[in-house]
Amino acid sequence: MSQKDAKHSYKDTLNLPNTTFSMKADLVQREPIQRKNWAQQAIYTKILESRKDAPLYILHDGPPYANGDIHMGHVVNKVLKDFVVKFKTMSGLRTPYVPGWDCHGLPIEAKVMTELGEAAKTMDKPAIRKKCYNYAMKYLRKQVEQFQSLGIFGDFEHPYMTMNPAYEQGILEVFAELVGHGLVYKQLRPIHWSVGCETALADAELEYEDISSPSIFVNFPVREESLGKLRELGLATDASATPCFMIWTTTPWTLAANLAVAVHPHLDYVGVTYSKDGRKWTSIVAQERVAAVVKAAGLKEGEYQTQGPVRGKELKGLRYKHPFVETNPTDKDAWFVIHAEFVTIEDGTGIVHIAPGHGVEDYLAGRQNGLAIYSPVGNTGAYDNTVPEWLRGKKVLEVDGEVNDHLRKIGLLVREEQIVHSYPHCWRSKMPVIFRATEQWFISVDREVPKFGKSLRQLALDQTGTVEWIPGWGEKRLRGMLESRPDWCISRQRAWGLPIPVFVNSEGKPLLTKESVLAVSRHIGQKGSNSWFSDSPRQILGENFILPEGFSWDDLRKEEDIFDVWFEAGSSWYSVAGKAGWPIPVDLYLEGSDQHRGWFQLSLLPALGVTGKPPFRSVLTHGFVVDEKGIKQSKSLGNYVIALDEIHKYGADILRLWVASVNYQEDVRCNDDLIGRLQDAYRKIRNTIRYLLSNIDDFDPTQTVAYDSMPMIDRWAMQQLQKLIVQVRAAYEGFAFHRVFSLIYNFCTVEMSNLYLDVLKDRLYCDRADSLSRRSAQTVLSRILGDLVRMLAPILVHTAEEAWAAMKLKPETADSVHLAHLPQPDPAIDTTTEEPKWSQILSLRDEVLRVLEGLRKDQVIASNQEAAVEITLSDPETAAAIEWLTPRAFAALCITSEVTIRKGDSFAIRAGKSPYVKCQRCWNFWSSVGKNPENPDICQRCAEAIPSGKG
RNA sequence: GGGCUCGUAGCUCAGCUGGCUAGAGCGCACGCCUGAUAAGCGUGAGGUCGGAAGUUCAAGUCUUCCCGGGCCCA
Repeated sequence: MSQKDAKHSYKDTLNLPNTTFSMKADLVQREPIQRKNWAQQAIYTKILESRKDAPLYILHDGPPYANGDIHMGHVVNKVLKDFVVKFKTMSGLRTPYVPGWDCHGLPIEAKVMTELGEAAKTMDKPAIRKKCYNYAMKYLRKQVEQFQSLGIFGDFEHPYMTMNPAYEQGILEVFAELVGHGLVYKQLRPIHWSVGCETALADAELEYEDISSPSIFVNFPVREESLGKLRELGLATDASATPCFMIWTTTPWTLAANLAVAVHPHLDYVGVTYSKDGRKWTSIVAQERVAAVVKAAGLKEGEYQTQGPVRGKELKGLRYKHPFVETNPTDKDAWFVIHAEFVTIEDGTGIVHIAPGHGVEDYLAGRQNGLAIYSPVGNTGAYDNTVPEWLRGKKVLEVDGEVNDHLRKIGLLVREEQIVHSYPHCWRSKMPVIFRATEQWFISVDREVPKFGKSLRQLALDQTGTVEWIPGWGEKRLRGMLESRPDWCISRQRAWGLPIPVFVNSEGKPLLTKESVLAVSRHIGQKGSNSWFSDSPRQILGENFILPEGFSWDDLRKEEDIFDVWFEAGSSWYSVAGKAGWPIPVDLYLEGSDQHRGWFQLSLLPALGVTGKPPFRSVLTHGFVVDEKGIKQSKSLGNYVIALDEIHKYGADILRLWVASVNYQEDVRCNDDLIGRLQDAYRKIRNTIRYLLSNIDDFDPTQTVAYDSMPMIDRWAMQQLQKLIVQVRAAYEGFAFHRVFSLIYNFCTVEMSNLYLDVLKDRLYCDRADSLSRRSAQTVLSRILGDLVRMLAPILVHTAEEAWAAMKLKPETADSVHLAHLPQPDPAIDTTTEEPKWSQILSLRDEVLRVLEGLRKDQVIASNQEAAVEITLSDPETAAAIEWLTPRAFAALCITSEVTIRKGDSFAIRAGKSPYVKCQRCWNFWSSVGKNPENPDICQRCAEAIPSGKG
C-alpha cells in the first residue's frame, strides 16, 4: 500500500466537519428569500406577541421626508434604530416600532408644481393637493420597501403619515392646547422669504452658500436743521464741506426701505473731511473705523482731516436726507439717528443702515424707536409703488447694480466692491432669500404658559437635565439653541399642508380659540385636511359651534396659510405615541445631530406646552455620512454613495455590519470601498459560525460534558465566552454597537480561529467520535455557537437567522433567533482565577511559535507537528502554569508533536525535527507510531479511535 | 463670524480620573498548510497620537493658540 493510498483510507476514519451551512453567503440572492419567510410568518407581530406581558420600550421613529430613494443617512439612522429595537427585544422587552413619514411640505409641492408646469396655473388647491398626496404615497411605498430590504422589522403595514386625517387631528389638538394657553399670535415681521417659492421659510429650510455681493459705502447727507448741533459737537467745522453719515451695506436694494441709521451709544465718532469728485465732504464714522473707511475711499495720508471724537449717544436724533427717497413713505417719523447695541466696529463704518422691514435687528431697533415696519416688496420679490419711480416693479434681487449706479450718479457712493460671504438660500428654489416683513403666525416661546407658570423657553431649559443625552454634549447643544431661538414662525403660504384653522371676518378679526381649533380638528379628523378647502366654515366648525361675539356665519372666511411641517412632525409624540397609548415621555428618540434644532427641539416645545414635560426620556444622536476624507458628500464633488447600489451590491447584512463597525457619534466616513471591506469581517464571522456548526453535527445534548470535567483549554474557552457575553451586553446597553462588533469580531479571529478552533482540530478530528475529550470540545462549541449567533442577531439579522435554522440544538426553542434572548453569563464559571496562568501559558506559546517559525524559514520543518520542542524555564510561575496545564496539553496548544520542559537558570527554547515517525492518521510525530501491529503506520490514540474493520 | 463637535498606524477602533519603549483586528509583505480549502495558521513591517507653545518630575491624555473636517446658526 502506497503512502498516498494510506492517507486516503485514514481520512475516512476521521470525524471531519460537516454542515449544510454554506461558506458562500450569497446574501444578495438569499436575503430576499429570508425576508419573504419572515413576512409569511408575520415575524413582527409574532415577536410582539411573544413579549405580550413584558415591559414596554418605545423607540419613537422620527419621520423621514416622503420623497426620493433612501440615502446612506437613512441607512445609518434606520439600521441604528433597528439595532436598538432588536437588542431591546432580545433583552426581553416589548418593543413596538412604528415607522413614520413626513408627507406635507414644500419639497413635494415644488416637485409636483415642476412636473405640472403650465397646467398648475389652471388647477385649484384641492387638485394640486391630490397630486401631492399621490406623490407622497408613491415615495412612501418605495421607502417602505427599501427600509425593509435592510432587514428592519416594524409595523410597515401601518406606518404613521403626517397627512393622515387621524394624525392631522392630533396636530390640531396639540395646536388647540397652545392656542388655549395664549401662545399663538399673528404679527408683521421680517422673516426669511423665498422669492422663488413665494413663501416664508423656516430656519430649517435655509441653506447657506457663498455668494458675491456688492459692498458699498454710502454718504447720507445731514439735514440743514441738524447742522447747528453738529457744529456744536465739533464734527463738521469746515463750512465748505457737506456733512454726512456714512453707512456700509451689502444689500443696496434695502436702502429704498431705509428709515434710520444707528450708532452705538458708547462708541466714539469722528468727522473725516476730504475731497471727492470736486466736492468737499465730511463723513461721520466710528473712530475705530477711520482707517478702514479712508482706505475704502482711496484716500492717502494727508488727503483727509478728522474732527472729534464725539460719543455716539450725542448723535441721537440728528436728521439726514435719504439718498434717493424724497418723502417719507410711512406714517411714522423717519430718517434720523438712533442707538443700537448691536452696532460693532468689526466691519463697515460703525453707523448702520436700518430698514425695519428687512432685517431682524433692524426690526427690533425700529420697534424700539417708533419706526414703521416698512417693506415695499411684494410676494414675488418686486418693489411696490411706494418706492421712487425708477425702482417700481423691479425685482429687488436684480436691482443692486442700478441702486449703486444711481448713488454714484448723485455723488453719494463712496466706494463699491464685491465681497464673498455666506448667505441664506431657499432649500428648494436654491435662490438667495430676502428678509421681508409679512403677516405671519407665531408661537411665542417667551409668553408664560398659565398652566405651568413658565414660558416654553424656561420650561425647556429647566427640563433638559431630566433627559439622558447620548452623547452628553447634546444637552449643551440644544440649550444653546433654545437660549437664542426666536418665536416660532409656523405659517406658510403654500397649498400642500395642514391649514392653520383660522377664520376671519370682514373686519379682518381672526377667530382662533381652543374651542374653534378643536371643532376643526374633529372635522378634519373625519374628512381630512382637504375638507378645509371644500367645506364651508359652518360645515367645518359644525352646526352646534357657538360663534364668539363679533362673528356671524355669513361673515366668516377661511384663511389659507398652512402649518410649518416641523409643527406637524413635532406633534408626533402625541399623534402617534400618545394615541397608541404608549407612556409619554417615550424611551428614546434617535436621529442625526441636525435634529437638535429640528425634530428634537420642535417636538420638545409643543410637548412642554401640552404636558409640561419633554416627549422623550433619552435622545441619541448620530453623525453625518461623509466621504472617505471626511468631507461632506455632494453631487457636485462626485463623492456620493448611492445607498441602493450598495445594498444591491453587497446585501443588507454587509451594510448593517458596516453601520455596526463605525462610531456613529462622530461623522461616519463612507464610500464603496469602505463598505466593501466589511466583507472580510463578514466572511470571518460567517466561517467561524460555519466551523462551529460543522463540528457539532454529530453532537446531542445528552452528550454534554460538565464544565468541571473539561480539559483546561475547554474551560479557558468557556471563560472567554463568559467575558464576551458580559462585555457585549454592556456594549449593547450603552448603544455602543461598534464595541459589539469589535468584541465579536476579535473573539472570532483571536480567541476562536487563531487559537481555540485551530488547537481543537486534532481532538475533534482524530479522537474517538464519542470520547469524553471530543464531547467536551463539542459541548463548548455548541455553547459558543448558540451564544454567538444570538449576540449577532440584532446586527446580522439574516445570517443569524440562517445559522439559527441550521442549528440542530438551540439554546432556546424559538423558531426565529429574533424571538430568542441575548445570552446570560454563567455565574458558575469563574473567569478570574485561572487567568494569570493562561497569560503565562499563552505568552510562552507565542515564544514557541516564533522559534518554530525560524525552523520553517530554515526549512527544517514545514508544519509545526513535525517539530519537537524543549523548553528550559527559569521563572517558577511559568513553570507552575505549564505543570498545571501539563506539557502534553501545552504541546497540543502549540499544535506541535512534543514539548519537554526542564527547569534551569536561564530561559531557553530549543526546537528541531521530531525523532519520531509521522502518524498517517493524525499527522503527529509520536513515539507510539509503529507499536500497534494491526496498524503499524498510526499512533496508539488513532489505533484506538478507529472503528474496528476500518483502517 | 458665533455655538456645539471631531482629528491616535492604509482602514475600523482601544487607550479610565496625566505615569513603563502608544495597543488590537483588518489590510499589506513574507512564509507554511492542503483533513474549515474562493478556507486555515504563523512571522513581520507600519504611528513626529492634526500642528505649535505652555503647565508638570511626567501629556495621546490638562491649558492656550493655530490648521483641517462636520452639524447648526449669523
